[in-house]
Amino acid sequence: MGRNPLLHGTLETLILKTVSDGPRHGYAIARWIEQQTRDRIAIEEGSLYPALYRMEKRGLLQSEWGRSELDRRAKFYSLTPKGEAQLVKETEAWAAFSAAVSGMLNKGQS
Amino acid sequence: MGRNPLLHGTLETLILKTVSDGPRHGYAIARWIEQQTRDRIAIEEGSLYPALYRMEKRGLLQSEWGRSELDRRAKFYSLTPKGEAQLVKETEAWAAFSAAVSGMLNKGQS
DNA sequence: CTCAATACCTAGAAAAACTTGGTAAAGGAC
DNA sequence: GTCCTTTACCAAGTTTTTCTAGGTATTGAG
Repeated sequence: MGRNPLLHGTLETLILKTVSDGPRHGYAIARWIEQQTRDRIAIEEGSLYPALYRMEKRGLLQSEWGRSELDRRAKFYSLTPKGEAQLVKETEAWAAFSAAVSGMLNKGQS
Repeated sequence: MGRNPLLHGTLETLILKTVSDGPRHGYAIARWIEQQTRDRIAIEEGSLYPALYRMEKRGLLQSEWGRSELDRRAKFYSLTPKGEAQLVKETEAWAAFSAAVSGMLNKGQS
């Protein structure tokens, strides 16, 4: 499947979170996530663009063509109301899930 | 793919952790994980048994037929040295990953 | 006798991330 | 002037994993 199976299901949440700050184009979303996670999470373009595409199709994101900071053509994504709701939902799901996993894994270590 | 995309990649780690306590049969592994996570993580048999099979094939687990607490035939899995090393590695990977994700998602909420 | 629980297994579907390829334009190095 | 890196996008097909939906068999309760 790929290098980071843990990313499964989390990538979309990270995208939603990034875009919740304001419209951003795909390339900038990837760099932002990598920077925020200090390169502990790498975003491959082959994962990113299909994710953006299906999220827009599902109504979580909307897009608009524009110009990047470096004046290149770029597609800017922003949150729809549905995407905003989804971000809240997925953030809660992540918190519950990660607490459950950490709870198990941290049991009985020095 | 299924109901819980977040489980991707984590199921094997949870199995390793469960079995690190001592040999356990498949059914008991599933119940143990569900109990430990207070049913926040459900283990489907269609996920569990293929996972056990491939983990044994990869040399992370070894198995032996025996009798369960209720005297039914059951296959008991235990950690190999390789599986033990893998558990350490995956636990560290999980800690780094979940910290990175939580760090991003918790930024700027009330 | 029937039903739920225990215990295992498999085939195929579904989903997501990734590999690998490509397009295009800008700017700096040489 | 040509080359290379960076920015920016996209798509086809592969891989991995989880899950759905079936199945077998045994035990004990009612």
